[in-house]
Amino acid sequence: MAKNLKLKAARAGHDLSQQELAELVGVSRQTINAIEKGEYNPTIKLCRAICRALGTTLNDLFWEENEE
Amino acid sequence: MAKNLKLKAARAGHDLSQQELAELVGVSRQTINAIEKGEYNPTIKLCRAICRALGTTLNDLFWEENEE
DNA sequence: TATTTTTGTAAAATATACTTGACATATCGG
DNA sequence: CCGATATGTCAAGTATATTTTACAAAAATA
Repeated sequence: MAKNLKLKAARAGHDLSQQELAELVGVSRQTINAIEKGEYNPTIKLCRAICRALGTTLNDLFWEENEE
Repeated sequence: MAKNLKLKAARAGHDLSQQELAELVGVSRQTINAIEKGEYNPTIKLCRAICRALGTTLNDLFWEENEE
């Protein structure tokens, strides 16, 4: 899986650490880290929570036009 | 969780049965059924596969403006 | 009506998302 | 340089997404 650099950028744009974002959305820091590193697929519920915390939508952070 | 009627409508708009959509995206029929019924949260990867099969994007089928 | 297709549902098993705790490294401000 | 904060990673455990098999009922179609 590919790294999620859009998420990393959006988080940085809000001046949030992985830890802080994790607390905002109610998951562990390791989970945020793994998602940014592309190590596993989050559930849609978690994706929505992340998007709300960062003021974005699903298409902004989790949509990829070209994928397998 | 709420039923996903947008998914149900998009699937109907492509004249696909739950079974056919399931085959297109590579999951079981019960998984599609459970998602439409709102019984569990799919992974983002599966959501993307469903969107591609139906010619939509994540925001079309899996974004909700107002949620808890 | 009879037949077929589609949908709903349930229980047991498997795969994997996510947690917890812990440690190492990097970075940045004092 | 030193302490604090941020990130990367690993291993073991828990929660839950997904599969498989199976059966019943609804809906479409002949």
